[in-house]
Amino acid sequence: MLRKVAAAYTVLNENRFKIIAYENAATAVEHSTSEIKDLWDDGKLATIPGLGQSITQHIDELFKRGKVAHWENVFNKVPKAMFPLLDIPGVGPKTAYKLVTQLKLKNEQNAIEKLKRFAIEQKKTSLVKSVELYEKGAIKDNRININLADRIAGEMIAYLGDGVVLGSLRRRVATIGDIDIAAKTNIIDKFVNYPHKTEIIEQGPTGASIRLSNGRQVDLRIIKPAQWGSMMQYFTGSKYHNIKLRELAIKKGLKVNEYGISGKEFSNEKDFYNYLGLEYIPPELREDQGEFEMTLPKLIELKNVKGDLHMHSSYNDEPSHDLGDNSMEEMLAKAKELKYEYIAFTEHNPKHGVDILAILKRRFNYIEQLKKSNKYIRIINLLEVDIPPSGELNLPEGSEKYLDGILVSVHSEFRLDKDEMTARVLKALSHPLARIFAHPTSRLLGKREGIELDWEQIFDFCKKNNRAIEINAAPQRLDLPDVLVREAVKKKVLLSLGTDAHSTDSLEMMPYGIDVARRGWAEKSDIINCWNYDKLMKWIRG
DNA sequence: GCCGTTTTCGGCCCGACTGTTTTCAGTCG
Repeated sequence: MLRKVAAAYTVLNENRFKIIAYENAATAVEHSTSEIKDLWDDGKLATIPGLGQSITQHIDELFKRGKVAHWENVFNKVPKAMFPLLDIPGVGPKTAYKLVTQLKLKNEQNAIEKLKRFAIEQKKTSLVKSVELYEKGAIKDNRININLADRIAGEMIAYLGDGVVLGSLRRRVATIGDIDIAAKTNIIDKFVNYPHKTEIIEQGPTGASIRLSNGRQVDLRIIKPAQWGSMMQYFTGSKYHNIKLRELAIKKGLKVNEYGISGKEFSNEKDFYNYLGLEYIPPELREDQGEFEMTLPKLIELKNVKGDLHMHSSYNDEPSHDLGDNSMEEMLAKAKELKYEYIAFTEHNPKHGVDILAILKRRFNYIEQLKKSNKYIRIINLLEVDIPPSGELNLPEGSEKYLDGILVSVHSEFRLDKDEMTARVLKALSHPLARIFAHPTSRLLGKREGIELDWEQIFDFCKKNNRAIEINAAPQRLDLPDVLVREAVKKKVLLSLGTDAHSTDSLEMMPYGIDVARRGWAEKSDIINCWNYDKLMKWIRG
Protein backbone atom coordinates (compact mmCIF):
# COMPACT_ATOMS: atom_id res chain seq x y z
CA MET A 1 0.00 0.00 0.00
CA LEU A 2 2.80 2.40 0.94
CA ARG A 3 4.60 1.69 -2.32
CA LYS A 4 1.36 2.19 -4.23
CA VAL A 5 0.90 5.57 -2.58
CA ALA A 6 4.48 6.51 -3.50
CA ALA A 7 3.86 5.45 -7.12
CA ALA A 8 0.59 7.37 -7.33
CA TYR A 9 2.21 10.45 -5.81
CA THR A 10 4.98 10.19 -8.40
CA VAL A 11 2.45 10.27 -11.22
CA LEU A 12 0.70 13.18 -9.53
CA ASN A 13 4.00 15.08 -9.28
CA GLU A 14 3.80 15.35 -5.51
CA ASN A 15 6.77 16.76 -3.62
CA ARG A 16 9.54 14.28 -4.30
CA PHE A 17 10.62 14.07 -0.69
CA LYS A 18 7.11 13.07 0.30
CA ILE A 19 7.42 10.25 -2.22
CA ILE A 20 10.75 9.24 -0.74
CA ALA A 21 9.18 9.34 2.72
CA TYR A 22 6.52 6.84 1.60
CA GLU A 23 9.14 4.60 0.04
CA ASN A 24 11.22 4.76 3.20
CA ALA A 25 8.14 3.87 5.21
CA ALA A 26 7.51 0.87 2.96
CA THR A 27 11.10 -0.29 3.40
CA ALA A 28 10.86 0.21 7.16
CA VAL A 29 7.77 -2.00 7.27
CA GLU A 30 9.41 -4.67 5.12
CA HIS A 31 12.53 -4.71 7.27
CA SER A 32 10.69 -4.69 10.59
CA THR A 33 11.42 -7.64 12.87
CA SER A 34 7.78 -7.77 13.95
CA GLU A 35 4.61 -7.99 11.92
CA ILE A 36 3.33 -4.45 11.58
CA LYS A 37 -0.11 -5.62 12.71
CA ASP A 38 1.38 -6.93 15.95
CA LEU A 39 3.12 -3.62 16.61
CA TRP A 40 -0.15 -1.85 15.99
CA ASP A 41 -1.90 -4.20 18.43
CA ASP A 42 0.65 -3.20 21.06
CA GLY A 43 0.50 0.49 20.18
CA LYS A 44 4.16 0.49 19.11
CA LEU A 45 3.82 1.46 15.48
CA ALA A 46 5.60 4.79 15.95
CA THR A 47 8.70 3.03 17.33
CA ILE A 48 9.67 2.17 13.74
CA PRO A 49 11.97 4.85 12.28
CA GLY A 50 10.43 6.04 9.04
CA LEU A 51 6.85 5.88 10.28
CA GLY A 52 5.94 9.34 11.48
CA GLN A 53 2.75 10.85 12.75
CA SER A 54 0.92 11.00 9.45
CA ILE A 55 1.63 7.51 8.11
CA THR A 56 1.10 5.97 11.55
CA GLN A 57 -2.37 7.50 11.62
CA HIS A 58 -3.12 6.14 8.16
CA ILE A 59 -2.00 2.64 9.15
CA ASP A 60 -4.17 2.88 12.25
CA GLU A 61 -7.11 3.66 10.02
CA LEU A 62 -6.18 0.78 7.72
CA PHE A 63 -6.34 -1.76 10.56
CA LYS A 64 -9.49 -0.26 12.08
CA ARG A 65 -11.57 0.18 8.93
CA GLY A 66 -9.89 -1.94 6.31
CA LYS A 67 -8.97 1.06 4.15
CA VAL A 68 -7.58 4.55 4.33
CA ALA A 69 -9.75 7.36 3.04
CA HIS A 70 -6.79 9.56 2.13
CA TRP A 71 -5.01 6.80 0.21
CA GLU A 72 -8.19 5.78 -1.60
CA ASN A 73 -8.48 9.39 -2.69
CA VAL A 74 -4.95 9.33 -4.04
CA PHE A 75 -5.46 6.00 -5.82
CA ASN A 76 -8.64 7.29 -7.45
CA LYS A 77 -6.70 10.06 -9.13
CA VAL A 78 -4.60 7.61 -11.16
CA PRO A 79 -5.62 4.68 -13.37
CA LYS A 80 -5.70 1.37 -11.47
CA ALA A 81 -4.20 -0.58 -14.34
CA MET A 82 -0.82 1.12 -13.87
CA PHE A 83 -0.02 -0.70 -10.63
CA PRO A 84 0.60 -4.22 -11.96
CA LEU A 85 2.93 -2.77 -14.61
CA LEU A 86 5.28 -1.56 -11.87
CA ASP A 87 6.52 -5.13 -11.43
CA ILE A 88 8.08 -5.03 -14.90
CA PRO A 89 11.78 -4.16 -14.78
CA GLY A 90 12.48 -0.74 -16.18
CA VAL A 91 8.88 0.33 -15.77
CA GLY A 92 8.33 2.88 -13.02
CA PRO A 93 5.30 5.00 -12.15
CA LYS A 94 5.72 7.52 -14.97
CA THR A 95 6.21 4.92 -17.67
CA ALA A 96 3.36 2.81 -16.33
CA TYR A 97 1.04 5.81 -16.38
CA LYS A 98 2.07 6.74 -19.89
CA LEU A 99 1.50 3.21 -21.16
CA VAL A 100 -1.86 2.82 -19.47
CA THR A 101 -3.09 6.10 -20.89
CA GLN A 102 -1.71 5.40 -24.35
CA LEU A 103 -3.22 1.91 -24.47
CA LYS A 104 -6.43 2.89 -22.71
CA LEU A 105 -5.99 0.02 -20.27
CA LYS A 106 -9.04 -0.17 -18.03
CA ASN A 107 -8.61 -2.96 -15.52
CA GLU A 108 -5.75 -4.47 -13.60
CA GLN A 109 -6.24 -8.10 -14.55
CA ASN A 110 -5.01 -8.23 -18.13
CA ALA A 111 -2.92 -5.05 -18.23
CA ILE A 112 0.39 -6.86 -18.66
CA GLU A 113 -1.01 -9.20 -21.29
CA LYS A 114 -2.34 -6.29 -23.36
CA LEU A 115 0.90 -4.41 -22.90
CA LYS A 116 2.88 -7.32 -24.25
CA ARG A 117 0.72 -7.56 -27.36
CA PHE A 118 1.17 -3.84 -27.92
CA ALA A 119 4.91 -4.04 -27.44
CA ILE A 120 5.22 -6.89 -29.94
CA GLU A 121 3.03 -5.12 -32.51
CA GLN A 122 4.94 -1.85 -32.17
CA LYS A 123 8.27 -3.71 -32.21
CA LYS A 124 9.31 -2.11 -28.93
CA THR A 125 11.94 -4.73 -28.38
CA SER A 126 13.29 -3.54 -25.09
CA LEU A 127 9.77 -3.47 -23.64
CA VAL A 128 9.05 -6.97 -24.96
CA LYS A 129 12.25 -8.12 -23.31
CA SER A 130 11.26 -6.54 -20.02
CA VAL A 131 7.84 -8.17 -20.04
CA GLU A 132 9.39 -11.52 -20.84
CA LEU A 133 11.84 -11.06 -18.00
CA TYR A 134 8.89 -10.33 -15.75
CA GLU A 135 7.06 -13.42 -17.00
CA LYS A 136 10.07 -15.57 -16.28
CA GLY A 137 9.75 -14.47 -12.70
CA ALA A 138 13.16 -12.87 -12.88
CA ILE A 139 11.98 -9.89 -10.86
CA LYS A 140 11.39 -10.85 -7.29
CA ASP A 141 11.56 -13.97 -5.17
CA ASN A 142 14.35 -15.21 -7.36
CA ARG A 143 16.99 -15.38 -4.70
CA ILE A 144 19.19 -18.33 -3.95
CA ASN A 145 20.55 -19.57 -0.66
CA ILE A 146 23.91 -18.21 0.31
CA ASN A 147 25.76 -21.53 0.11
CA LEU A 148 24.79 -21.95 -3.54
CA ALA A 149 25.86 -18.35 -4.24
CA ASP A 150 29.18 -19.08 -2.53
CA ARG A 151 29.73 -22.07 -4.79
CA ILE A 152 28.87 -20.18 -7.97
CA ALA A 153 31.10 -17.25 -6.99
CA GLY A 154 33.92 -19.57 -5.90
CA GLU A 155 33.90 -21.47 -9.19
CA MET A 156 33.85 -18.22 -11.14
CA ILE A 157 36.76 -16.70 -9.23
CA ALA A 158 38.77 -19.90 -9.57
CA TYR A 159 38.13 -19.77 -13.32
CA LEU A 160 39.08 -16.09 -13.58
CA GLY A 161 42.14 -16.44 -11.38
CA ASP A 162 41.30 -13.08 -9.76
CA GLY A 163 38.43 -11.45 -7.94
CA VAL A 164 36.59 -10.93 -4.68
CA VAL A 165 32.87 -10.92 -3.93
CA LEU A 166 30.95 -7.76 -3.13
CA GLY A 167 27.28 -6.92 -2.58
CA SER A 168 24.91 -8.94 -0.45
CA LEU A 169 27.15 -11.99 -0.71
CA ARG A 170 29.97 -10.09 0.99
CA ARG A 171 27.54 -8.85 3.63
CA ARG A 172 26.63 -12.52 4.12
CA VAL A 173 22.89 -12.05 3.68
CA ALA A 174 20.93 -15.31 3.97
CA THR A 175 19.66 -15.21 0.38
CA ILE A 176 21.34 -13.66 -2.65
CA GLY A 177 20.02 -12.15 -5.88
CA ASP A 178 22.82 -11.24 -8.26
CA ILE A 179 26.42 -12.16 -7.61
CA ASP A 180 28.88 -9.25 -7.69
CA ILE A 181 32.57 -9.79 -8.30
CA ALA A 182 35.36 -7.21 -8.48
CA ALA A 183 38.87 -7.63 -9.86
CA LYS A 184 41.97 -5.51 -10.25
CA THR A 185 43.12 -7.02 -13.51
CA ASN A 186 41.17 -6.69 -16.74
CA ILE A 187 39.64 -10.12 -17.25
CA ILE A 188 36.46 -9.08 -18.99
CA ASP A 189 37.14 -11.17 -22.09
CA LYS A 190 37.73 -14.25 -20.03
CA PHE A 191 34.63 -13.48 -17.98
CA VAL A 192 32.25 -13.20 -20.93
CA ASN A 193 33.62 -16.46 -22.30
CA TYR A 194 32.82 -18.38 -19.12
CA PRO A 195 31.76 -21.89 -20.15
CA HIS A 196 28.53 -21.86 -18.09
CA LYS A 197 27.36 -18.58 -19.61
CA THR A 198 24.15 -18.47 -21.65
CA GLU A 199 23.93 -14.75 -22.35
CA ILE A 200 26.03 -11.60 -22.15
CA ILE A 201 23.69 -9.06 -20.60
CA GLU A 202 26.05 -6.14 -21.06
CA GLN A 203 29.70 -5.56 -21.65
CA GLY A 204 31.72 -2.38 -21.37
CA PRO A 205 35.25 -1.19 -20.64
CA THR A 206 34.94 -1.37 -16.83
CA GLY A 207 32.79 -4.44 -16.42
CA ALA A 208 30.26 -6.89 -17.74
CA SER A 209 27.20 -8.87 -16.73
CA ILE A 210 26.44 -12.41 -17.82
CA ARG A 211 23.69 -14.89 -17.15
CA LEU A 212 24.66 -18.45 -16.28
CA SER A 213 22.91 -21.61 -17.40
CA ASN A 214 21.37 -21.87 -13.93
CA GLY A 215 19.68 -18.50 -14.50
CA ARG A 216 21.96 -16.56 -12.16
CA GLN A 217 23.26 -13.14 -13.12
CA VAL A 218 26.90 -12.43 -12.33
CA ASP A 219 28.34 -8.91 -12.53
CA LEU A 220 32.04 -8.24 -12.87
CA ARG A 221 33.65 -4.88 -12.25
CA ILE A 222 37.23 -4.01 -12.96
CA ILE A 223 38.48 -1.57 -10.36
CA LYS A 224 41.55 0.64 -10.40
CA PRO A 225 43.79 -0.19 -7.44
CA ALA A 226 43.83 3.49 -6.41
CA GLN A 227 40.02 3.44 -6.08
CA TRP A 228 39.71 -0.06 -4.65
CA GLY A 229 38.64 1.15 -1.19
CA SER A 230 35.78 3.41 -2.22
CA MET A 231 34.60 1.07 -4.98
CA MET A 232 34.56 -1.93 -2.63
CA GLN A 233 32.65 0.13 -0.13
CA TYR A 234 30.17 1.37 -2.69
CA PHE A 235 29.45 -1.99 -4.29
CA THR A 236 29.22 -3.81 -0.98
CA GLY A 237 26.34 -1.60 0.18
CA SER A 238 23.84 -1.90 1.54
CA LYS A 239 21.97 0.83 -0.20
CA TYR A 240 20.72 2.17 3.13
CA HIS A 241 24.17 2.03 4.68
CA ASN A 242 25.54 4.05 1.76
CA ILE A 243 22.78 6.65 1.93
CA LYS A 244 23.40 7.18 5.64
CA LEU A 245 27.14 7.32 5.02
CA ARG A 246 26.74 10.05 2.41
CA GLU A 247 24.41 12.03 4.64
CA LEU A 248 27.01 11.89 7.40
CA ALA A 249 29.66 13.02 4.94
CA ILE A 250 27.57 15.98 3.86
CA LYS A 251 27.37 17.15 7.48
CA LYS A 252 31.15 17.12 7.53
CA GLY A 253 31.21 19.11 4.31
CA LEU A 254 32.42 16.10 2.30
CA LYS A 255 31.01 14.46 -0.76
CA VAL A 256 31.09 10.68 -1.12
CA ASN A 257 30.74 8.70 -4.31
CA GLU A 258 32.17 5.44 -5.60
CA TYR A 259 35.35 7.18 -6.75
CA GLY A 260 36.28 8.63 -3.40
CA ILE A 261 35.57 11.37 -0.91
CA SER A 262 35.55 14.92 -2.31
CA GLY A 263 38.02 13.91 -4.98
CA LYS A 264 40.41 11.99 -2.71
CA GLU A 265 40.97 8.36 -3.70
CA PHE A 266 41.26 5.40 -1.32
CA SER A 267 43.01 2.13 -2.03
CA ASN A 268 41.47 0.38 0.97
CA GLU A 269 38.20 0.50 2.85
CA LYS A 270 39.64 1.11 6.28
CA ASP A 271 41.23 4.39 5.20
CA PHE A 272 37.98 5.33 3.51
CA TYR A 273 35.95 4.90 6.70
CA ASN A 274 38.63 6.49 8.86
CA TYR A 275 38.72 9.58 6.64
CA LEU A 276 35.05 10.12 7.50
CA GLY A 277 35.86 9.82 11.20
CA LEU A 278 34.44 6.31 11.38
CA GLU A 279 36.05 3.07 12.40
CA TYR A 280 36.06 0.25 9.87
CA ILE A 281 32.58 -1.26 9.75
CA PRO A 282 32.48 -5.01 9.03
CA PRO A 283 30.37 -5.77 5.92
CA GLU A 284 27.88 -7.85 7.94
CA LEU A 285 26.87 -4.73 9.87
CA ARG A 286 26.34 -2.43 6.90
CA GLU A 287 22.56 -2.24 6.97
CA ASP A 288 21.96 1.16 8.61
CA GLN A 289 20.88 -0.58 11.78
CA GLY A 290 22.85 1.57 14.18
CA GLU A 291 26.39 0.86 12.93
CA PHE A 292 27.08 4.59 12.60
CA GLU A 293 25.64 5.62 15.94
CA MET A 294 26.56 2.80 18.31
CA THR A 295 29.79 1.33 19.58
CA LEU A 296 30.56 -1.58 17.29
CA PRO A 297 30.66 -5.06 18.84
CA LYS A 298 33.71 -7.29 18.76
CA LEU A 299 32.00 -9.78 16.50
CA ILE A 300 32.20 -13.52 17.08
CA GLU A 301 34.54 -15.47 14.78
CA LEU A 302 34.60 -19.08 13.70
CA LYS A 303 37.70 -19.77 15.76
CA ASN A 304 35.80 -18.88 18.95
CA VAL A 305 33.49 -21.88 18.53
CA LYS A 306 34.49 -24.81 20.70
CA GLY A 307 31.86 -27.30 19.62
CA ASP A 308 28.71 -28.11 17.67
CA LEU A 309 25.51 -28.48 19.67
CA HIS A 310 23.14 -29.90 17.08
CA MET A 311 23.76 -32.98 14.93
CA HIS A 312 22.16 -36.27 13.98
CA SER A 313 24.11 -39.51 13.78
CA SER A 314 22.84 -42.74 12.30
CA TYR A 315 22.39 -44.20 15.78
CA ASN A 316 18.91 -45.74 15.60
CA ASP A 317 16.79 -44.59 18.53
CA GLU A 318 13.62 -45.26 16.51
CA PRO A 319 13.05 -41.56 16.01
CA SER A 320 9.98 -39.67 14.89
CA HIS A 321 12.04 -38.13 12.07
CA ASP A 322 15.07 -38.94 9.96
CA LEU A 323 18.34 -40.39 11.15
CA GLY A 324 21.73 -39.06 10.08
CA ASP A 325 23.93 -40.72 7.46
CA ASN A 326 27.05 -41.25 9.55
CA SER A 327 27.77 -43.08 12.78
CA MET A 328 28.57 -41.36 16.04
CA GLU A 329 32.17 -42.50 15.59
CA GLU A 330 32.40 -40.89 12.16
CA MET A 331 30.88 -37.66 13.47
CA LEU A 332 33.46 -37.64 16.26
CA ALA A 333 36.31 -38.12 13.80
CA LYS A 334 35.06 -35.17 11.79
CA ALA A 335 34.71 -33.06 14.95
CA LYS A 336 38.34 -33.81 15.73
CA GLU A 337 39.28 -32.59 12.27
CA LEU A 338 37.37 -29.38 12.99
CA LYS A 339 39.39 -29.03 16.21
CA TYR A 340 36.35 -28.99 18.46
CA GLU A 341 36.58 -29.49 22.19
CA TYR A 342 33.13 -31.08 22.42
CA ILE A 343 30.05 -32.00 20.44
CA ALA A 344 26.47 -32.85 21.34
CA PHE A 345 24.56 -35.74 19.82
CA THR A 346 20.99 -34.63 19.30
CA GLU A 347 19.06 -37.39 17.54
CA HIS A 348 15.31 -36.92 17.22
CA ASN A 349 13.21 -38.29 20.07
CA PRO A 350 11.86 -41.85 19.80
CA LYS A 351 8.47 -42.07 18.12
CA HIS A 352 5.17 -42.89 19.79
CA GLY A 353 4.40 -46.48 20.65
CA VAL A 354 7.92 -47.66 21.51
CA ASP A 355 9.56 -48.21 24.89
CA ILE A 356 11.16 -44.80 25.06
CA LEU A 357 12.94 -45.26 28.37
CA ALA A 358 14.52 -48.53 27.22
CA ILE A 359 15.71 -46.88 24.02
CA LEU A 360 17.13 -43.84 25.80
CA LYS A 361 18.91 -46.13 28.27
CA ARG A 362 20.45 -48.14 25.43
CA ARG A 363 21.56 -44.90 23.74
CA PHE A 364 22.93 -43.56 27.02
CA ASN A 365 25.01 -46.70 27.53
CA TYR A 366 26.30 -46.52 23.99
CA ILE A 367 27.40 -42.92 24.45
CA GLU A 368 29.04 -43.75 27.79
CA GLN A 369 31.06 -46.45 26.02
CA LEU A 370 31.98 -43.99 23.31
CA LYS A 371 33.23 -41.48 25.89
CA LYS A 372 35.69 -44.08 27.16
CA SER A 373 36.99 -45.06 23.76
CA ASN A 374 37.49 -41.53 22.40
CA LYS A 375 40.03 -39.34 24.07
CA TYR A 376 39.85 -36.14 22.05
CA ILE A 377 36.30 -34.88 21.95
CA ARG A 378 34.00 -34.48 24.92
CA ILE A 379 30.48 -35.76 24.21
CA ILE A 380 27.27 -34.16 25.40
CA ASN A 381 24.17 -36.32 25.43
CA LEU A 382 21.22 -34.29 24.19
CA LEU A 383 18.08 -35.10 22.23
CA GLU A 384 16.06 -33.02 19.79
CA VAL A 385 12.47 -33.31 20.94
CA ASP A 386 9.41 -32.39 18.88
CA ILE A 387 7.06 -29.78 20.23
CA PRO A 388 3.54 -31.02 19.41
CA PRO A 389 0.70 -28.47 19.23
CA SER A 390 -0.15 -29.14 22.86
CA GLY A 391 3.39 -28.33 23.94
CA GLU A 392 3.48 -31.65 25.87
CA LEU A 393 6.73 -33.42 25.07
CA ASN A 394 6.72 -37.14 24.34
CA LEU A 395 9.28 -37.89 27.02
CA PRO A 396 8.38 -40.13 29.98
CA GLU A 397 9.31 -39.57 33.58
CA GLY A 398 12.80 -40.96 34.15
CA SER A 399 14.23 -39.72 30.84
CA GLU A 400 16.43 -37.31 32.78
CA LYS A 401 18.53 -40.26 33.94
CA TYR A 402 19.68 -40.86 30.36
CA LEU A 403 20.06 -37.32 29.03
CA ASP A 404 22.11 -34.25 29.87
CA GLY A 405 19.38 -32.06 28.41
CA ILE A 406 17.23 -31.55 25.33
CA LEU A 407 16.69 -29.25 22.38
CA VAL A 408 13.06 -28.54 21.58
CA SER A 409 11.79 -27.63 18.12
CA VAL A 410 8.67 -27.44 15.97
CA HIS A 411 8.33 -29.95 13.11
CA SER A 412 4.61 -29.94 12.34
CA GLU A 413 1.46 -27.80 12.51
CA PHE A 414 3.32 -24.67 11.48
CA ARG A 415 0.23 -22.54 11.05
CA LEU A 416 -1.11 -22.03 14.55
CA ASP A 417 -1.81 -18.41 15.30
CA LYS A 418 0.74 -16.39 17.20
CA ASP A 419 -0.77 -16.75 20.68
CA GLU A 420 -1.31 -20.51 20.37
CA MET A 421 2.16 -20.98 18.93
CA THR A 422 3.77 -18.92 21.68
CA ALA A 423 1.94 -20.88 24.37
CA ARG A 424 2.99 -24.13 22.67
CA VAL A 425 6.66 -23.18 22.64
CA LEU A 426 6.70 -21.72 26.15
CA LYS A 427 5.15 -24.89 27.49
CA ALA A 428 7.86 -26.99 25.84
CA LEU A 429 10.61 -24.66 27.05
CA SER A 430 9.25 -25.06 30.59
CA HIS A 431 10.16 -28.75 30.54
CA PRO A 432 12.90 -29.24 33.16
CA LEU A 433 15.26 -30.81 30.59
CA ALA A 434 14.77 -28.11 27.93
CA ARG A 435 17.92 -26.09 27.30
CA ILE A 436 17.89 -24.95 23.69
CA PHE A 437 15.08 -23.82 21.40
CA ALA A 438 16.27 -25.19 18.06
CA HIS A 439 15.56 -23.65 14.62
CA PRO A 440 13.07 -21.36 16.32
CA THR A 441 11.07 -20.16 13.31
CA SER A 442 11.31 -23.52 11.51
CA ARG A 443 11.58 -21.61 8.25
CA LEU A 444 13.01 -23.19 5.10
CA LEU A 445 14.43 -20.46 2.91
CA GLY A 446 12.52 -20.10 -0.33
CA LYS A 447 10.20 -22.94 0.67
CA ARG A 448 8.42 -22.32 3.92
CA GLU A 449 7.68 -19.20 5.95
CA GLY A 450 8.57 -19.34 9.60
CA ILE A 451 6.05 -19.84 12.38
CA GLU A 452 4.63 -16.82 14.16
CA LEU A 453 5.75 -16.23 17.72
CA ASP A 454 5.62 -13.43 20.23
CA TRP A 455 9.38 -13.00 20.29
CA GLU A 456 9.42 -10.61 23.18
CA GLN A 457 7.74 -13.24 25.35
CA ILE A 458 10.02 -15.99 24.09
CA PHE A 459 13.17 -13.92 24.66
CA ASP A 460 12.04 -12.80 28.11
CA PHE A 461 11.25 -16.38 29.10
CA CYS A 462 14.61 -17.66 27.89
CA LYS A 463 16.46 -14.89 29.64
CA LYS A 464 14.64 -15.45 32.92
CA ASN A 465 14.80 -19.25 32.85
CA ASN A 466 18.26 -19.64 31.40
CA ARG A 467 17.30 -21.21 28.08
CA ALA A 468 19.33 -20.65 24.92
CA ILE A 469 18.03 -19.97 21.45
CA GLU A 470 19.69 -21.70 18.54
CA ILE A 471 21.22 -20.16 15.48
CA ASN A 472 20.79 -23.10 13.16
CA ALA A 473 23.68 -22.94 10.69
CA ALA A 474 22.12 -25.13 7.99
CA PRO A 475 22.10 -22.80 4.95
CA GLN A 476 18.50 -23.66 4.08
CA ARG A 477 17.45 -22.58 7.58
CA LEU A 478 19.76 -19.90 9.06
CA ASP A 479 17.35 -19.80 11.93
CA LEU A 480 17.16 -17.74 14.22
CA PRO A 481 17.12 -15.13 11.41
CA ASP A 482 19.70 -12.34 11.71
CA VAL A 483 17.25 -9.57 12.63
CA LEU A 484 15.92 -11.63 15.52
CA VAL A 485 19.44 -12.52 16.62
CA ARG A 486 19.98 -8.79 16.95
CA GLU A 487 16.91 -8.50 19.20
CA ALA A 488 18.05 -11.46 21.28
CA VAL A 489 21.54 -10.00 21.65
CA LYS A 490 20.07 -6.66 22.76
CA LYS A 491 18.13 -8.51 25.45
CA LYS A 492 21.19 -10.56 26.44
CA VAL A 493 19.48 -13.85 25.67
CA LEU A 494 21.97 -16.72 25.34
CA LEU A 495 22.43 -18.15 21.88
CA SER A 496 23.64 -21.55 20.70
CA LEU A 497 25.21 -22.53 17.38
CA GLY A 498 24.35 -25.82 15.73
CA THR A 499 24.76 -27.17 12.21
CA ASP A 500 21.87 -29.65 12.49
CA ALA A 501 24.22 -31.86 10.47
CA HIS A 502 22.86 -35.17 9.20
CA SER A 503 26.27 -36.16 7.82
CA THR A 504 29.95 -35.50 8.47
CA ASP A 505 30.04 -33.10 5.51
CA SER A 506 27.37 -30.82 6.91
CA LEU A 507 29.36 -30.37 10.10
CA GLU A 508 31.36 -27.95 7.95
CA MET A 509 28.40 -25.56 7.69
CA MET A 510 29.23 -23.78 10.95
CA PRO A 511 30.59 -20.65 9.15
CA TYR A 512 27.06 -19.94 7.91
CA GLY A 513 25.87 -19.82 11.50
CA ILE A 514 28.72 -17.45 12.31
CA ASP A 515 27.58 -15.20 9.46
CA VAL A 516 24.10 -14.98 10.97
CA ALA A 517 25.50 -14.37 14.46
CA ARG A 518 27.70 -11.57 13.14
CA ARG A 519 24.83 -9.98 11.23
CA GLY A 520 22.97 -10.04 14.55
CA TRP A 521 25.88 -8.21 16.27
CA ALA A 522 26.71 -11.24 18.44
CA GLU A 523 29.96 -11.37 20.36
CA LYS A 524 31.49 -14.57 21.64
CA SER A 525 30.06 -13.89 25.09
CA ASP A 526 26.55 -14.22 23.64
CA ILE A 527 27.12 -17.76 22.39
CA ILE A 528 27.23 -20.79 24.68
CA ASN A 529 29.41 -22.84 22.31
CA CYS A 530 32.21 -20.38 22.97
CA TRP A 531 32.35 -21.58 26.56
CA ASN A 532 34.65 -24.39 27.52
CA TYR A 533 33.24 -27.83 28.28
CA ASP A 534 33.07 -27.44 32.05
CA LYS A 535 31.24 -24.14 31.97
CA LEU A 536 28.85 -25.39 29.32
CA MET A 537 28.06 -28.60 31.23
CA LYS A 538 27.45 -26.66 34.38
CA TRP A 539 24.93 -24.54 32.49
CA ILE A 540 23.28 -27.56 30.83
CA ARG A 541 22.89 -29.38 34.13
CA GLY A 542 21.28 -26.25 35.61
C1' DG B 1 6.28 13.19 5.04
C1' DC B 2 10.18 12.42 8.25
C1' DC B 3 13.62 13.97 11.28
C1' DG B 4 17.12 16.30 14.79
C1' DT B 5 24.32 15.89 19.66
C1' DT B 6 24.76 22.59 15.03
C1' DT B 7 18.23 22.28 13.32
C1' DT B 8 11.00 21.88 15.47
C1' DC B 9 12.66 24.63 10.02
C1' DG B 10 14.81 23.31 6.35
C1' DG B 11 17.09 19.91 4.84
C1' DC B 12 16.46 15.07 2.33
C1' DC B 13 22.71 10.20 -1.61
C1' DC B 14 24.76 9.72 -5.92
C1' DG B 15 25.91 8.35 -10.42
C1' DA B 16 25.24 5.05 -14.50
C1' DC B 17 22.49 3.76 -18.03
C1' DT B 18 18.67 4.07 -21.39
C1' DG B 19 16.03 5.95 -24.96
C1' DT B 20 14.73 9.32 -27.70
C1' DT B 21 8.43 13.52 -28.42
C1' DT B 22 17.25 14.74 -28.33
C1' DT B 23 19.72 16.86 -23.99
C1' DC B 24 17.06 15.29 -19.92
C1' DA B 25 13.50 12.46 -17.33
C1' DG B 26 12.93 8.00 -15.65
C1' DT B 27 14.68 3.95 -13.58
C1' DC B 28 17.85 1.38 -11.05
C1' DG B 29 21.14 -0.19 -7.53
